[in-house]
Amino acid sequence: MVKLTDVAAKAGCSVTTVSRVINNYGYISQKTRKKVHEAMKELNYQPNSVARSLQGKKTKLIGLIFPDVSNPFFGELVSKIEDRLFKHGYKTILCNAGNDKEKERIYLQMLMANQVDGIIAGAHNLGIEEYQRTGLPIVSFDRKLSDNIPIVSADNFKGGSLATQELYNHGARHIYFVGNPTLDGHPTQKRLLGYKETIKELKLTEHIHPVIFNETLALKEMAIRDLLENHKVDGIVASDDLTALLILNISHDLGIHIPKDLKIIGFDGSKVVRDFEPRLSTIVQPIPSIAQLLVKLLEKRIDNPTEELDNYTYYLPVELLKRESSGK
Amino acid sequence: MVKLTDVAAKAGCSVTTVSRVINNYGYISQKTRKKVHEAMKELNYQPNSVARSLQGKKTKLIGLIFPDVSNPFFGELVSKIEDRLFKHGYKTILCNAGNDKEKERIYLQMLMANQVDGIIAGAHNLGIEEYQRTGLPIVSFDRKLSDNIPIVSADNFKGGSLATQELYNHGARHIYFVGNPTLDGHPTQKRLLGYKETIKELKLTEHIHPVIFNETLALKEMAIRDLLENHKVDGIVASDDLTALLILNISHDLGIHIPKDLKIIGFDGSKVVRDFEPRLSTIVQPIPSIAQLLVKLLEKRIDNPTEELDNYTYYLPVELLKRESSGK
DNA sequence: TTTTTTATGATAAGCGCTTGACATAATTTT
DNA sequence: AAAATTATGTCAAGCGCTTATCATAAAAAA
Repeated sequence: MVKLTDVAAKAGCSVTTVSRVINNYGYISQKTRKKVHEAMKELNYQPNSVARSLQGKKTKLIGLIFPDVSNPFFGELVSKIEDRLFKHGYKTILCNAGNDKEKERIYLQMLMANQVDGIIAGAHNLGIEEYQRTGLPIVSFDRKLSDNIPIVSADNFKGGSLATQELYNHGARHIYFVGNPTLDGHPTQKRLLGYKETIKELKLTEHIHPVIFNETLALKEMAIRDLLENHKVDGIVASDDLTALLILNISHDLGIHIPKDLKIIGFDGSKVVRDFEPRLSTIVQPIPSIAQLLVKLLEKRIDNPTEELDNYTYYLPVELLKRESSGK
Repeated sequence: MVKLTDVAAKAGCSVTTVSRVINNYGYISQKTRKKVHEAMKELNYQPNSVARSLQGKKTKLIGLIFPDVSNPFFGELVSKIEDRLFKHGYKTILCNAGNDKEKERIYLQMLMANQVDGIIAGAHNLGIEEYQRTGLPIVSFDRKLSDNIPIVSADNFKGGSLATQELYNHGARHIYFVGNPTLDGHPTQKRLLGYKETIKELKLTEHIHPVIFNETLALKEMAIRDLLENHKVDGIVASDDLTALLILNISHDLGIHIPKDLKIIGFDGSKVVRDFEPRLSTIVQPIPSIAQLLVKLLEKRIDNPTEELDNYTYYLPVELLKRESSGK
């Protein structure tokens, strides 16, 4: 393993000088600077970041806590975040917390032990306190953790509203919200709220058909089948695209014509779903912008932990993608 | 920040004793052990893993280099790998290398600088040498890097063959392979080989219709449209599910009936695609097994870097998932 | 009781790097 | 030529933890 002393030897100077070059302080002549850089290159030297971190230098590690990257939405979001972080010189520690409180807790401990510079929290099984206790810079996706932790989120309320209105515009009058309404603080709630509000404005009756997030596919299908077979429904606001796809598929099985008999709008609009299910109307979250903002805010917190932000809540605009399933 | 000395003070013993407890060596009475553990718990103490790593202890960090987790297949694979690693006490540094050689190179440097214990390589923009030069334990997914680096892969050849045979069984006689055939060493090649071999056995003519992986959606669509409109084709082996979905969608647009006029089989079979596009027949890669084996092999290499493995090539069995698109 | 085993402590060195203090050259400015 | 500036070096301490050595005490075995 090449170390600082090796570089110094190669460059014919002292370790202090090499360190001065690397950390860019004190007096250094261009000549020496160049010599040192050459030596580093020749030896393929990389400062041991473990050793550097021990002096209190930044680790340039960021913990990403999200439910699961196998979900296309989170996959894309994590992908974009990772990309931004990389551009800013950070490395990403990936923590798929699922909906496992204990796992998330262990992760938090671990991230602290590894001296990460900050955390982007996108899975929310744990309360504020545990996050607060880390004493680390944190930004949150989609859920409020506390007053002094910035939160970035799509405008879920608006999305729920947009979707409902769109279904109405296309003639739907028995509009259901399908999703998991019980989760407190979960973004689904805001979407539901947008739905409810709009339903009220339109003087319709609200219908909520619960489909639990982490149930098996079969159970979800059962719930949806029940809805389609036993209820008078001509419009559905789905809590997310995957649920919408399920509804699309089951409708097909049951011979329900989309959009004539039933109109559907999903939520999330990840690139994969948009590109590969072109029939589905959906509320698109601006994933790249979300990623960018999360990283920007986190970096701000890291560079200046005490500075108060002028804003702690960021709702990014959503967009209605009109396609066949909502009755084009 | 709570440190070793604090724990020692709290537990009323020396740092040596605490260290003995943590690292489990030397003589320790049950009584003291308990006292120390209690002190650690009370103080919410976590050994600073940066400091530990500096003694040459393992960092318990693993670098995951994959193209992009926004792709459902890689998303699921990374998710499963992360899960396995977590269970084995490892943390995951996520590196989305895309198809960017330079990014992958920087990542490699970075992983070395961070003293990761090992690397799982799943993006292959770089040659062997650069990986070899890291001197780190490595296992590879889907591509041979060198003789002494274990490679785990699904049986792509078999998959290509199975798919072709299945289309034939259902009456297809003008069977095309659609994908990116030029990438050397890429798993697609093996799938193509399986296709070719089977076509030969069946005494049919092989047709390869190139659709380049990293082109834009529009260009891909154009290529597929060209295929469907201007060629006599009644069966398609797609190099991956996303391509297959594209073909499915475009066929629909063109009024081509699936599977009557055209039969399609995809490749990968990620859970998302399986669950949410139930019409698509596909060759399913055993993602959980792949993840498990990758982690197992890597851990073996880490724990015993010099030990020769009895096998360096692992082809895991694929499975044909028969559904509507191949003519059920 | 004496010997052996077990338990704990004190001390110090070291992992690779950073940084400050101080000293001495080499260069540039006056 | 003297003073000021710039460039480099030597040395040492320290980041938090591990580990070896030596010493001593307490408990168990002889």
